[in-house]
Amino acid sequence: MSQTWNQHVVKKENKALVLETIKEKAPISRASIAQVTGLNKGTVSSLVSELMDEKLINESGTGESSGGRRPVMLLLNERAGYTISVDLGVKSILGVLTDLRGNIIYEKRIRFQNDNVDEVLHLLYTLISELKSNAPASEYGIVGIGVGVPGVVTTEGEILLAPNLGWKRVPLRKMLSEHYQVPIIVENEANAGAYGEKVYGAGQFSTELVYASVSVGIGVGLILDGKLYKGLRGFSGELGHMTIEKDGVDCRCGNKGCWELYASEKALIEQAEKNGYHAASVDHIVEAANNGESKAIKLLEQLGDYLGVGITNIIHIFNPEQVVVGNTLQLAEKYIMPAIEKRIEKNAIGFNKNDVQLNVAKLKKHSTVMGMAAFNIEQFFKASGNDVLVRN
Amino acid sequence: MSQTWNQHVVKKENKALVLETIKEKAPISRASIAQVTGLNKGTVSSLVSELMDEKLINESGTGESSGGRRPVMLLLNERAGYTISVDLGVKSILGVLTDLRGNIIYEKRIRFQNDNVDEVLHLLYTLISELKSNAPASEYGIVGIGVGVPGVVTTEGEILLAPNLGWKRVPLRKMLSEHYQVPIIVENEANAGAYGEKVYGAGQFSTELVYASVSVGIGVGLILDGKLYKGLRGFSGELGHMTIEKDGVDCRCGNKGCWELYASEKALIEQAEKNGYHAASVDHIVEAANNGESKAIKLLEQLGDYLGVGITNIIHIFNPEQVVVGNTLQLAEKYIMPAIEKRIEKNAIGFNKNDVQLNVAKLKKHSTVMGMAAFNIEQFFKASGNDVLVRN
DNA sequence: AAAGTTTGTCTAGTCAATAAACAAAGATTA
DNA sequence: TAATCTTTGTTTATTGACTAGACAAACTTT
Repeated sequence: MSQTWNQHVVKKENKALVLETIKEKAPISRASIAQVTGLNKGTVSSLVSELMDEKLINESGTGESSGGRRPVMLLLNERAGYTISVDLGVKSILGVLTDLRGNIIYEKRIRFQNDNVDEVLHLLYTLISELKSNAPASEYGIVGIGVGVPGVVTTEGEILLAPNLGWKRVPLRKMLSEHYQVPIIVENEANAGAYGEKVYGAGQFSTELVYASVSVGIGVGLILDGKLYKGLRGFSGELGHMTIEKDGVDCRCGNKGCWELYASEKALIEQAEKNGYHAASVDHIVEAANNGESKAIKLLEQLGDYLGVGITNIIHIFNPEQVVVGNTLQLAEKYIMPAIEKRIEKNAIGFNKNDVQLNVAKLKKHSTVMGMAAFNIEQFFKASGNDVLVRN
Repeated sequence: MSQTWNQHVVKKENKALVLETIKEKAPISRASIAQVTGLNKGTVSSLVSELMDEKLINESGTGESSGGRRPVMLLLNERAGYTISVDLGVKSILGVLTDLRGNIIYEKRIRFQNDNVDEVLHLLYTLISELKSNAPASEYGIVGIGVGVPGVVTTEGEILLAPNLGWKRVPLRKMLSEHYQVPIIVENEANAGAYGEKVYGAGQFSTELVYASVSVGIGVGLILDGKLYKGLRGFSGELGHMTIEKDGVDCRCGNKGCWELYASEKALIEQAEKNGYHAASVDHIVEAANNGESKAIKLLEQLGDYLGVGITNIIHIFNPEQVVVGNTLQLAEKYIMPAIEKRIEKNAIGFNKNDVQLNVAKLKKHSTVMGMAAFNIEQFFKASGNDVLVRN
C-alpha cells in the first residue's frame, strides 16, 4: 500500500527540494531557488529560514546584482557533520573522514596479512577511532559510519560470505551498532563503488550505470533508474558468476564457466604462471607490459577480451548509459580498455552499443569509500527531513 | 529536478490511493477505506464522491452490519471504459477487448503467412475495428490501444527491428495515432508479457520478477522494484543475445554463442532435424515425447538444460523473487521445467537460489495481451488523476 | 424499549502554499 | 544628482485540503 499524503509530507518534500537545489547549485539566492523549483518566494524564504536554524545551510554574503537589489547567497553547510567511510578490502582497510559534501578531510590505509575476523575487526575499530578523533567540532558530529565489504551482504547488513577473506556469517552492522551510537551502513563493495561513481565519479550525469569491480573476482553494482538496485534480498550483481562458457570449468561457487574464471586478477595470474611468470602479480605483469614484453601485453589483452565478453552481455541485458570498470585491474587500463572496446565494437548489438559509454572509474581506489560516504550523507539528509537528528 | 509539492498533488495522490484501495479490496465501505489508508473519514467521503461523479466507481447496495449501521459498499466501475490489447506475433495476431479490470469481453485471433508490413498492418486495422465494434456503450469508450510486438521498440513506440517478421523501422505508434484518437502504446512482447504476469498472472505478489519469453528466439522482460525496467532507451532484456559460450557459433546479431542459439524454438528444431526428424515443429516434438519417443524427450530435456544455464545467470544477476517462463515453449513445460530446475539446483549460488521461485506463465498465450491491457488501464487511471479524460 | 455501535456527513479549525503588496537595496537614466 | 526602474526578500491575506470531533441515521444487543 502506498502512503497517505498530507501537508506534512508536502512540507517535508519541498524542504528537501530546496536543500537539494542549494546542494546542486550553490551559491544560489532565495529568488533563484524560487524560480528553479517553481515554489513561491515566500515559501522558499520560510523553508530556508528553517534550514538555517538547523545549521544545514549558511548565508555567504551578497552576490552580484543583476540590475536590482543584490541577492544573499546560500551555501550548504558542509561542515555541519562528518562521515566515516571505509573500504574493507582483501589485504587492506581504507578509511576516510568526509564532510557532508564528500570532501575528504582525513584518510588512512591499514594493511593486513591475517584474514582472521577478530583481528581484522580490531584493526577496523582502531581505524574508526582514529578517523573519529580527527573530526572537527561540528553541529551534528559523526553522522554515520559506512563499511564496504568484498562479499555477499544482506539488506540487514550481515556478511553472509566474503570468499576472499574466508568469512562466513559476520553480522557486521549489528556488531558496529553495539560500538557506536550512530547510523551504520554495511554494503557490498561493488554496490558502493557503483554509487560512488554515480554520485562523485564518472557517472554523475548517468541514471543507468553498471559498475564492474574487477579484482581477485568480479562483482557488479547496478544503478538503475538513478538508484542502486539490490534485488530481493541484496544479492543482485553476482555477474562474476555469470556463465560465459556453458561447459566451462567448475567454479568454487558451484557453477560452471563463470565470467570471473576468465576475466579476473586470479585468472590473469593463473595464465601468467602458465606462461612462465613466477609469483606473478598484477603489478609485475603491468610493469612487464610497460617494458614492452609482448607476452605480458598479450595476457592483458586476452583478459580485456574476456572482460569484453561479459560487458557485451551487460550491454544487452541492461541497455545502460554507461559501463564503468573499476578496482585493482583498473591499473592495467592502458591494455585492457582497448581490448574491451574492440570486443564490444565487434559483438554488441548496434542499438544498445550506440547508447553506451565505456569508462574507467574516475575515483580509482576511492570508488567504494566514496560510495559509502554518499550512502552516509544521503541517509543523514533523509533523517534531517524526518526530524530525527541528534545534535551535539 | 524533482517536482514541486502542493495541496493539488496531495489531493491527486490521495484520490489515486482511494481508487487503488477500491480496486484491490472491492467491495469495501468508506469507513474501511479510511481505516486502511489512514485518511480521515470525511476526506474519504469527499474523494469517493468525486470518483462517483467521474463514474469510475459505483455503490453496490449495503453490506453486512458488524454491530451498527450497515456499510454502503463501493465497487470499481469496470465497465466505464474498454481497452483494445493486441499481441502481434510472428504467425498470428491475437487481439482482446478488455474492461478496466482486465476481464476479456471479446477475443479474436487472425493467422497470417505473409510478413509484409502493409498486409500485416491491414489485418491489424481490421482486427482493431472488429474489437472496437464489440465494445458496449460506456462512459469513456475505448480508453487505449496497446500492441505488443516481437522486436526492438524505442520508448517512442517505433519498431526498430523485428527480426522474425523481417521488419525494420516501422513507426507503429505514430501510424496508429493517425488512425485512432486514443492513447496508443507499443511495447516489446516480452516486456508486455512480464507485466501481464506481474499484474494478472504468476507474479501478482512479486516485485522482482523476470519473464523469459521463449519462442523462435528468447526475449526477457524485467520487473524490478515492481516496475517494468526498460534501460536507457527501451532496449533492455536482450538476454537472448547474452553469450553463454564465449567461443560459440556466430549469431546473426553479430555476437557469438548467444543463449537463444542453444535454448530457443529455432535451436530445438535444428537439433531435431539433425537427429532425423524432418520438417519438425515444437508441436511434433512434444507429441513425439508424449508418445514416449526417448529421442524427442532427450531433445526437450537438453533444451531445458540450456534454458537453465541462462536462467541461472538471471538468478545471479538480479536476485529475483520469481522467474517466469512463457511463450510457445511453455507447451513443452512437462519436459523442460524439470530440466531447468535440475540445472538451477546444481549450479546456482545458494543465497540467490533460495530466494527464487521458478514458474511457467499462468496466463499462457495471454501473457502479452494482458500486459498490454494492464499498460492501457494503468495509463487511463493515471490520466484520470490528471483531469485529462475525454468522456463520450 | 433502551443502550450501545457503526457508518457516513457536516462543521470548525489547522497548516502549508500562493498571490500580491511592500520595503530595502541596488542599477539606470535624464 | 535625483528620479525611476529592477531585483530581492519579507509580510499579509487568501485559498484549499486535511483532521478532529460532533451528529444523525441505521442497525444490533440487552
